[in-house]
Amino acid sequence: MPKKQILKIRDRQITSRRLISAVGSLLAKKGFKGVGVNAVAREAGVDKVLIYRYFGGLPGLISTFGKEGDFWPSSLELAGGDLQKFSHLPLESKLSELGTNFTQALRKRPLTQAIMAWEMIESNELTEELERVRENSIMEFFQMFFIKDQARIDLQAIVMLIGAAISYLVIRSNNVDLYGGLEIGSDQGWQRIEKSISAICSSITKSD
Amino acid sequence: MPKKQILKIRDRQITSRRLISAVGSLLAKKGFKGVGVNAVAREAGVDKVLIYRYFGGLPGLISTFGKEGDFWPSSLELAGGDLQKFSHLPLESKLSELGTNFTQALRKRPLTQAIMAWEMIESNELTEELERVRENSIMEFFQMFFIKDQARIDLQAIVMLIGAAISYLVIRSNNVDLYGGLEIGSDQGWQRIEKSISAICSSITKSD
DNA sequence: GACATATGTCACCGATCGGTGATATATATC
DNA sequence: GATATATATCACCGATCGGTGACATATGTC
Repeated sequence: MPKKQILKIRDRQITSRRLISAVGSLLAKKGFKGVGVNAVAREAGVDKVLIYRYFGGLPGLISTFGKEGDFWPSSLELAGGDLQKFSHLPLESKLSELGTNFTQALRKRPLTQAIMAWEMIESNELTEELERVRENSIMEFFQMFFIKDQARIDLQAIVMLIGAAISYLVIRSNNVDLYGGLEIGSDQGWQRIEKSISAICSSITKSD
Repeated sequence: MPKKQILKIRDRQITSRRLISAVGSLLAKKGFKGVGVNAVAREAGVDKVLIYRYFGGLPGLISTFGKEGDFWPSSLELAGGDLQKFSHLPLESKLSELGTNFTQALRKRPLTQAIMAWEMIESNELTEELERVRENSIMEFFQMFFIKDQARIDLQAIVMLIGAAISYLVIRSNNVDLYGGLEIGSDQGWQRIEKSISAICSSITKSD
């Protein structure tokens, strides 16, 4: 009896949870590059073979991780907390509110940012599933609140363009503080961005 | 004398070129993940030690690769081929022309797309240098053509927002065909996007 | 208490990674 | 032709990767 490991509780649930949350913390700490079988097991303080036993492999683990997290803002959050109130806003306000809420929702979700960055460079079952969730979510929101606002302008395209711009700048802000002179590393810079988004929403609706 | 390697010409220039272009083809084929010392050397058909000897390491190699390529559209290209003519366009046309030209310039540069995707998830000496080039380039263009158009709107922020949106959608189109209902995988989809960008440029200038 | 099973540890595999020292040979200089 | 040097190859290092089989022990059942 040289050295005996401290006896460990044997609980599949707890161990599974540790593995799942290890994915999250690694993703936040190191980005998708840090998410490997060995690294995850090490982070969880658990043997890597359990990843295969309990989840059938890394994709399975990451998949259940993806299903559990609050990675994407709900319609309620995008609407600013009150669906009724939001739906009665004039089009211009709905648009700029959406822009602001989406920006804030994304900025406070570093994990989501890491996942979105991941999706930029890799396509696999996991990223595809997360994409599907997001695509459905955003389309549902659009259908819910903007479908009867159809005007001469292509509202959908404009909403998605703004969403794309925000996504790009938020993700980018993890690695760089300046983009085209915009200070995406500071709150001031983001205020400037939100202001300009509002300006676009304003003019685009009025010019109609 | 068992098996003798075919005698190879010894020419540092040629070998260096092979290494440099191997970076490009690997980047295009496998994305940034495929760019490693071993893989690059294998692709070039050359021993990896030469990467260290001639470029001081992989970052050095990639750095010279970055300096040689036509990765970023010139001001001329962004202006549509005629600086004089571009500078005399009304603001609205300048903006929407820029949007169109930038979109096309980016769409036909898969390597640039790979690099930009890379920058989303990693920050190192190489990506930072490429960023610097781009930041300078875009700022120079903005200073050159829009600086005296200053109006009540934040022209710079809006230009950069549109640039960010285009960048995001182009990069994204490598892995997915649909974004928020926009068909970023087809030319039709891109026509729709360009049209909406023009609409934004139009309304934003007129509302002034 | 005996036993089966669920749970977890450990040791090892081949492949690949970035990196380096020793060696062979083509080329240029004298 | 002899010599020096630039060019390129090769063999190897330790670390890490994803993955697997053998083993140990805690837990539940009878």
